[in-house]
Amino acid sequence: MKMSDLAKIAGVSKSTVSRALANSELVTEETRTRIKALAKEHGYRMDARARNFRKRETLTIGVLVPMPSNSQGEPPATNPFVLEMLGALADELEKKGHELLFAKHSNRDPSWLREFVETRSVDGVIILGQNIYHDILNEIALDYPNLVVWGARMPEQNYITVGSDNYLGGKLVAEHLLQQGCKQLTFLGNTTCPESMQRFAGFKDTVETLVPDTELNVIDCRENHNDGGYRLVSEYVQANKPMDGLFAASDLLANRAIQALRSCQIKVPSDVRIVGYDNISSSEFMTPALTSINQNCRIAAQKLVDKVFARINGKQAESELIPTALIIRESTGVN
Amino acid sequence: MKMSDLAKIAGVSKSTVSRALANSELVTEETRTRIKALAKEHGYRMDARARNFRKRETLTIGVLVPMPSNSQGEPPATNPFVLEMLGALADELEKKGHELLFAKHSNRDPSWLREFVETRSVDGVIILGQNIYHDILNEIALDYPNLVVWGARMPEQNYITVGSDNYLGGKLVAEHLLQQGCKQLTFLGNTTCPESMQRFAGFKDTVETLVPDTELNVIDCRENHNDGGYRLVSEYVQANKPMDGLFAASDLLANRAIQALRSCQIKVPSDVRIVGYDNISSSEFMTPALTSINQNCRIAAQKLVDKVFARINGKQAESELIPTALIIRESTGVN
DNA sequence: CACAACCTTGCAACCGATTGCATTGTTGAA
DNA sequence: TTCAACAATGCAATCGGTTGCAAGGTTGTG
Repeated sequence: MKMSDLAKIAGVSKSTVSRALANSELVTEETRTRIKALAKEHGYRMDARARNFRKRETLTIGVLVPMPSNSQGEPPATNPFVLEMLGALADELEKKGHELLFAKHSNRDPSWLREFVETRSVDGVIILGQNIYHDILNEIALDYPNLVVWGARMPEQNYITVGSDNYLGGKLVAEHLLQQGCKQLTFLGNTTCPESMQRFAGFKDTVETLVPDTELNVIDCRENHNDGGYRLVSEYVQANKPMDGLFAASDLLANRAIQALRSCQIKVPSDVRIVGYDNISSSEFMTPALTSINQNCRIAAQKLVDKVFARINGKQAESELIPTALIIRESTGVN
Repeated sequence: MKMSDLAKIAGVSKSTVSRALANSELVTEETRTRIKALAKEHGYRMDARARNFRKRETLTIGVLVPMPSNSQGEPPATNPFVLEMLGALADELEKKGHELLFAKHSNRDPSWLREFVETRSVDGVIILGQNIYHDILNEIALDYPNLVVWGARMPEQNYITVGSDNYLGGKLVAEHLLQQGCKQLTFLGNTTCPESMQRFAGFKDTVETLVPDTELNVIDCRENHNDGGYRLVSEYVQANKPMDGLFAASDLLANRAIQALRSCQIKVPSDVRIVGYDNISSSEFMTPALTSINQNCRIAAQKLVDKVFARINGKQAESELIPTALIIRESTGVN
């Protein structure tokens, strides 16, 4: 059944039906309700494709998610934070009457984005995890405005970002670990990822300022490690590198680190104090419960969605930081 | 730039351009390559909305994912298996040139599906987790054929499913735990979920057949528990209920159970042997590494996608089981 | 050479909504 | 009573591709 059929039933033109269903003031309140009732009664559903075509929109936002596959194409150790964010984004977009088109980067050529926006398959794009894509994003943003990225603000960037204050996060972690008496600190994270590096910078600067003679090492864990750093951490401690405090750039990494340490008979928090980042919902239930930097998904999703809609409507929008706070739990041995 | 512009540049009609870009045999090899070259040169991209409209398709498959929110709308304890599957589905769909429209159930009215397929926003739908939706799905499937569900085959169902052999899985777990000498078995799972119940049925039947006097209890963990059963398991052991073997209906539950037991000073596997289900990628790296039933996401995604395309093309398709095998690791204390 | 058969291309209708403008009907003021 | 102003509705063009059918051009055969 199409609109003209419904128009026939209602005894009006399809223009009127179109306006009635769109709640236009041009058509009488009475006619409007009558037509809506008829539409419901006869189970009329508007053809979304026709409307999208004519109105030159898709009511869809593309969300690009980092999911590196290893060489065998096996499922990766994906950050649960991504899934939580995805859920939050779906909720926010639904409120705005938009759908969420899911795409993973990894097997997609980076030109995916260009292809995608130029075929007008989506009205805007949200990217989770800028990672190593900063340069490509920066270039694409030059001629595609409806782009918002979850991640770190970078110097001279052409796109807008929403993210926690990574530098502050690193600072908070450093202060806390030092306060707990740690002397030999280690950072576990991906050194090619801007977010991760800003966290490290805040961590390092703070440590060097407060307790200059503190030992500070790095375990560089690139994304392609399917085990989330398990092996790297094991190797690190088996090499007898000293460590009494560990800052992991994500809760996923922190969790794997705890498992690796435990398998080496090292106790958390008594031997090594650990802090994660993301405050994923399961961090509260880990053993020991994980101290972490909170990044509120719901707030983040709201801001990401608001900004992408601002851009779609031709309005200005600025990069923004979301609240960033340390959540102290058992893994750093307080009380 | 639209197709007619490109046609003008090429000095042909837009019909020819359309055919050339669609690789139609009706147009000379030579003209085809020439037009494609021109298209690339001038950066022409076809308007996806126009094509979708005219061809009456969307090149998009809706994927409905279970993500229960608790009453405060906080992010749920989502099964990592879902995310792995989502990634695998994205890969499979990309191979077929389709996009993946993501939707979560929870805040969506169950009529979402109906709304969705009737507005022709997607060409087909894949549902992950049939859970408590069996009846609704069964009704919708009556007049919407392009529907495939990941889950358990049910008596008199109108939709097709792809899933592991849950009964067999439960049986394998029972055999293994009994073989390891367990006498007091517990099942941890959601008793309203068909998959879960089939796993339990296989487990129970096998236990009762092989060692009739084995004690067998159930911890009923509905989805709305945000902690994945952590509290329930803690309470269970604190009530001094005896247990030396636990079958958790998912790896997520198993992981939380291990954490809960550890916090009660109960050792895995020496005090309690544990088996999970799903064989998520992280189960290998848990401490102890988790014995689990393998469900291969890639194979599952392939079958789900194949079947939904079969339905779209009006072909027949049958429900199917994917290979189901026990992966033995440390959590059941072998060697 | 004439004509059939075929290959390549173009014409124009069509998909199902939306929307600018014209038209009809109604109200109120002069 | 007449006509302007306005409210409600209809007409028809339009969005940008796809495709059935017609038309033009070429080749081959009798």
